Amino acid sequence: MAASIIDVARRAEVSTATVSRALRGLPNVSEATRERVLRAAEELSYHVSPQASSLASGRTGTVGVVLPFVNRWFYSQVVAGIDSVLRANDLDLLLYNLGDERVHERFFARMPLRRRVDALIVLNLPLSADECEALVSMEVPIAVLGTRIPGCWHVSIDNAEGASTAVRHLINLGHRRIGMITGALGDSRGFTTPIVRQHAYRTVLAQAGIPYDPDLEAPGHFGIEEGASAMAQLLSLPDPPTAVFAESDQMAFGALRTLNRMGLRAPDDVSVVGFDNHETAELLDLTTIAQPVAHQGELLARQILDALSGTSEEPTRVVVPTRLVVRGTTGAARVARPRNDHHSPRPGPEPDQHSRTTAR
Amino acid sequence: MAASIIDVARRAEVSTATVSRALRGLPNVSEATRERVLRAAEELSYHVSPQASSLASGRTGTVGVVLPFVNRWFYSQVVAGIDSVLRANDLDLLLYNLGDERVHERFFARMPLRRRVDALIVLNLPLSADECEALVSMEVPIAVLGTRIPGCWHVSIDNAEGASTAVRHLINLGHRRIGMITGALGDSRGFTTPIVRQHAYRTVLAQAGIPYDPDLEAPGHFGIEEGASAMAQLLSLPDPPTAVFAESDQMAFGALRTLNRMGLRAPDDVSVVGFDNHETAELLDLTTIAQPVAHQGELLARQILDALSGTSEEPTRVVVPTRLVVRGTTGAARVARPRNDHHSPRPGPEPDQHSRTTAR
DNA sequence: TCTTTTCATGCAAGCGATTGCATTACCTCC
DNA sequence: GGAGGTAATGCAATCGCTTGCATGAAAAGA
Repeated sequence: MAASIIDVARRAEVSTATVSRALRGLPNVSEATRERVLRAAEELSYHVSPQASSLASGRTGTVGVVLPFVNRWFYSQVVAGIDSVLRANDLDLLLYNLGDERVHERFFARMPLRRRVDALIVLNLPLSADECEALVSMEVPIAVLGTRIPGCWHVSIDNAEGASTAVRHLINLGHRRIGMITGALGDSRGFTTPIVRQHAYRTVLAQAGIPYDPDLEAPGHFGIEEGASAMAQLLSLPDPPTAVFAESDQMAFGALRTLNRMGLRAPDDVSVVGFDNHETAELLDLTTIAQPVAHQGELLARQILDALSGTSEEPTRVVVPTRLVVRGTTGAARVARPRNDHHSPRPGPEPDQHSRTTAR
Repeated sequence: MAASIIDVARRAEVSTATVSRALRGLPNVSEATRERVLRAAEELSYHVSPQASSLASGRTGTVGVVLPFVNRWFYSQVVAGIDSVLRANDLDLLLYNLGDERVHERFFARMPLRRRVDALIVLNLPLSADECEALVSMEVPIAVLGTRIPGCWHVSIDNAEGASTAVRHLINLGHRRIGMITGALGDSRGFTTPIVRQHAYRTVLAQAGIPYDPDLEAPGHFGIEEGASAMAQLLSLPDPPTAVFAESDQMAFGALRTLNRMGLRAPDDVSVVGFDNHETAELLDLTTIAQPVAHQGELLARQILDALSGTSEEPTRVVVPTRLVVRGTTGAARVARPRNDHHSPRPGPEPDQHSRTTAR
């Protein structure tokens, strides 16, 4: 049986109230007493019961983190960032992975975090208005990454700026026929990121006087495979792009694979730029838009600390900058159409120009 | 103010005891009463206080997961597996990321999970004997991945078999000069995986009658960069290997990059086989030893469920099989030394045969 | 020297559930 | 009709801690 505060009190010959105060470093405890209590606790290897403590104090010492996919690079990086800050402040991290649609619904039906956490961090979740309200009704500080919820703390990158930079980079290299592999999801309820990036892509093209061609936008759903198909689709256009902006590195990876399998090369035949600066991007020498991933997690956690300590009464919103990382997959546009005769095509499905329809 | 059980009891005109029983679906509550209680709870949008509940019952409804790096692919996959099973059984997941050495020490100094979880899942952590004991002294069921702790539940892959298969694969392709990029860590206290794999490598070579050459073992510390250096080191040997077994895909990725930068190709010049079947392995067409990653997480969680429900009184140990996935980076050994004149070397540091010393 | 502060500590009432035991009412079976 | 069961419910102790308020002693001020 673990020792309780009563045992410590008895051993130190003080009341439990004093033990409580001494252990938590509150003032109004004499140095002598405090030491006696600490020693007693040590000797009994006493540790406070978190549940008893929270029941009495109303604080749980726990922060909930809700996200769609722990097992994706981006999210796991953010979680690591959050964890490091919370940990340093003696807060626990309760993880909720909502990847599955059923799990998502169940979460909002039962709200298992209610009364269980002092604050909430929500990562990039597509949320309906009702769901937002449900979260807000928990009446704890909430910090949100990406999507924005009124009254909540907020961290995000400047998606418009990042996407614009990527596209401008391609334009500056002389490209005029620029495709985009978009991450548009089927159910993009409240999932604004893809929309913003796509808008930026179109705007920058327009500013450069390049006519808009819907065929140059292919959906990739943020996956490697889908990115690969999207690239195949783009390459099978009558007038294929000489450069492609994929709004996630994962999709860019797929795109590169397609290129490779078709015996084409980046940047000689097609320039490719991604988004995220995924750890594999360096490996594949992919030009990309870097965002400070773990750092965003730290910022979120810090916002929560502010909220909890009451330092800042009003929720803040911080936008972190992105950065173009030029690597080997982007290069100057050629005037002539690419010729492949000096490459030996790898075995793999040859694109069938006839069976593919154009986008949309 | 959130409603408490007393409010519900009043509204349903029963005692709090009955409310408690009705809500938890215990027997000995009449159907009529149960419905009345449920309705009252619904109307007050009542939710039990987890801390009050655990204080009274002694159960926390929470499982702690302790691991070294959430942000690495392998661990995040395992966590996702664990999460899915726990979630389905209404258990919460408290995450502890011990990557940092200081965090690790602090964790064991303060044992913040004590009294906070009903069970513990430990992923592949290098633990000292004292640390093991500290965990065991928490007196909750513990399931461990990889390393083995006496008296604990245990899941692991057959590392010896996996490594043997990888090396045998290379031997079957006709290779005789086979290097290994090992993951040996500086402080390999209790971190047995690399040792087992290395042992298997040596054993299989011996069985094939291939003499042991310590120069062919280069340390890669499980990182991409370190894997790249290890490969450079191997290639700069007087008699470089024609095939390399990297005991993690990450290190294999680094190895492939080195190959690439030196203008060499896999498998034409050097065959490479990895371990893990990392998601990027398919992308890079890397031959590897696949292990069911998320599945191991599920198994761990299920063991915990068994332990908690008392289904199985004795801790079980399960070994999950690995599987050789043959892709494009391994091929038959050539008789002649590789010649590189048909490749155009990419810009990058040329290996300096003279400034490199041999291993050790 | 006698108030008035200040400081250290104790008392005891919560916090919101769970649960062993007692109680009541209603059956069932001789 | 009374003994013995059984099912439904209530009582009240308990879990282990926090905290507002009371108390007493020592220090400070008049």
